[in-house]
Amino acid sequence: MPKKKSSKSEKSVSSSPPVNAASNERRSRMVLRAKSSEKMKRLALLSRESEDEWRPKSLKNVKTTRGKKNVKLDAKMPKKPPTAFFYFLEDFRKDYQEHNPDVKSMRDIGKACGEKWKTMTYEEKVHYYDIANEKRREFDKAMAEYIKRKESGEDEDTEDDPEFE
DNA sequence: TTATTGATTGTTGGT
DNA sequence: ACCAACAATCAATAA
Repeated sequence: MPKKKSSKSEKSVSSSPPVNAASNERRSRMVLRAKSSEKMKRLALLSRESEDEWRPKSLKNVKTTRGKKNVKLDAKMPKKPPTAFFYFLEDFRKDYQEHNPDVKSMRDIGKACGEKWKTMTYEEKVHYYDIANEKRREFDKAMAEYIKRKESGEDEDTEDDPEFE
């Protein structure tokens, strides 16, 4: 529980965060790790079936896949996990709505959030980064299982379509 | 009524 | 090395 960072640690967050050697090293470690093993696995996967990865980006409209639950083929396909910023947004949004109940759209919140995000120190961000990293691992695991299942036989449960109004 | 857009940064795959 | 596109969310708007 690091506290009181009188000097420095104010900015210098993006390029070189000289907050603490330990923190800095930790960050480098996890980043490296992600680029070392995790990425490698992903690459191996890509070699085989990159197209079968997450939803095709060329799906003309990305939102179409989101709003509608069509495309039952990839219904179980794990989507990209939210980044640290998104997790921060989740928390920030609550607080923001309390202070600004008048604001309703996420756009305004996103602006305010982004601004604050840049002001946040690495230590505060590392918390969200950690969550994002863990989430990514889960995503990776889900992806492996998804592929395995797909290669296995891809069972299709006849799901009813309760789309009645 | 339904789908899409708009705004934020991070992550990641592709070229 | 750099680029592009997608990840959530909700209100508002277009068709």
